[in-house]
Amino acid sequence: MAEAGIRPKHEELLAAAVRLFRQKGYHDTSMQDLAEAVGIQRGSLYHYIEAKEDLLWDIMDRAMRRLLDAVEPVAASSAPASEKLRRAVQAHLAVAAEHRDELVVLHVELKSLSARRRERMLALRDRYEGLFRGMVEEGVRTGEFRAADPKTVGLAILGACNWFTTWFRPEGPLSAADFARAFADLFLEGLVRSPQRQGG
Amino acid sequence: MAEAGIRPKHEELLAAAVRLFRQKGYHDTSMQDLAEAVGIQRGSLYHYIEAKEDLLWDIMDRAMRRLLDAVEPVAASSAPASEKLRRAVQAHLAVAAEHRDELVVLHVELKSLSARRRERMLALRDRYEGLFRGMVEEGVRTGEFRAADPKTVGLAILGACNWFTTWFRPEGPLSAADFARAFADLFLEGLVRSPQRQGG
DNA sequence: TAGAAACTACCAAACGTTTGGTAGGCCACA
DNA sequence: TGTGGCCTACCAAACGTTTGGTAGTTTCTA
Repeated sequence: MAEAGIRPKHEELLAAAVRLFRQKGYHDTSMQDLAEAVGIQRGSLYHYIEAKEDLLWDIMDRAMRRLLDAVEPVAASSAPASEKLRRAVQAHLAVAAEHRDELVVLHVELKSLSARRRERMLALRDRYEGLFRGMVEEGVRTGEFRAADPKTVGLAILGACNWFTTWFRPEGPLSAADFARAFADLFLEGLVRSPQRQGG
Repeated sequence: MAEAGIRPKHEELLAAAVRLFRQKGYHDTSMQDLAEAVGIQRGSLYHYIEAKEDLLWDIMDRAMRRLLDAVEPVAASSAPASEKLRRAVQAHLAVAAEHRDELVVLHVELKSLSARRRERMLALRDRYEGLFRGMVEEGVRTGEFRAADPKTVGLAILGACNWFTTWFRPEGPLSAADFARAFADLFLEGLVRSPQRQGG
C-alpha cells in the first residue's frame, strides 16, 4: 500500500510469487515454496510481508494498473472510435504479452482475495470494462459503427483479449502486435467478405 | 471413469463439488466442506470416490464432453462456414449458460490436475479448438471469408466465448441466445458500418 | 443376511503464522 | 576512536489447526 522505494528482495519475492501463483495457483503455493524460491526460511518471509494475501493483492493491483495506465489514455484521446478500439486492443495485448503471469493471476485468483480487497479489485475491473464499452458506445453514437449493444460487444472484445494471456507464447512466430492487428480486423471488419470494402 | 448408472448421492456430491470448486477453487475446498455440503462425515466421502481429484476430473471431463457433443455435429454439418460458426457460437454459449460453474472449473483448474489427466484434458481441448479453427479455415478456403489466420481468429472467437462464463447472469435481461446472436454478428460482420451490406 | 451407506477415531504431514534470538552494518555521541 | 543503540535481514523452532486419507465398526435397507 505505502510506496517504499525499491526493495530488491521484496521485488524478488513478488516475482517468485507471480510465477508460482500462475503455475500452481494461490492456495496450492505454500510459504515454504515461496521461501525456497527466494532462498530464505519460511518464517523469514514475514520480514517482508504481513500475510500471504499481501503478495496476491500486490500482484493483482499492479497488473490491473498496468492495464488501466495503458488503455485509459487511448480511450481519452480524440481519434475515431475504430482507431481507439484498435489501439486499445494493441495496448492490452502488449501488456498481456509482457506480463502474462500477472494477468493470469489477476483473472483467476479474484476469488482468493478477502471480501474487502475483492470489492476494490472489482471496482477497478469495472472501470476497465467501462473503457471498452465506452469506445463502442461512441462509435455507435457517431454512426461510425453499426447498431450494436456496447456492453455485450465490449465484453466480447475484452474476453478475446483476456483469453489471449492463456495461449500466447512469446517464442511463437507472431508477436503481440501481430495478434492485435488480427483481433482488431476481426472486431472491426468481421470475417465475411464484402466486395465493397477492403477489396479482396 | 467406469459408468455406473445413476447414483443419486454421488451426483449430489458432484454437484456440490462443482459449486464449491467454482466458488472457492479446488485447493481451497476441503473434504470437510464437501462432506458438510452433502450432509455426511468427512471419511464417508471415500465411500463414493477414491480421491479428491476424482471429483475434479469427473467435473472437467463432463464439461468438456458437453462442449464437444454440442459443437462437433455443427462443425460436421454441410452449412456454409458463416452459418456453422454462428451455430457453433450459439451451441457453446448454450452449454456455457446451462453449466456455467462446470465450465469455469474446466478453465481455471487445469493446473490442479495430475500431469496424466491434464494431458488427456489438453488433448480434448485441442480437439475443441480445432473445430473452430476448422470452420474459419473452411470459410477462408471457399472464399466466403476474407483472408485471415484461422488459428488466431479461432482463438479470438473461442476466447470471447470462454470469457462469457465469467460474466453471464441468467437473471439478466438477455438470454444466451441473444448474446450468441450479438457475438456472431460481431465476428462475421464486424463493427464498422458498411453501406453496401445489411443496409443500416 | 448380505451389501450399501454411514459412523467414529485416527494418522502423518503440511499449513500459515509467531516467537525469540543472532549477526552485521550504520550512526550519533563522547 | 571507541561504544552503545538501533536497524535490517535472517534463522530455527514451535504454535495450533487443518489437510487428504485410512481402518474398523455400526446401522440401514432390500
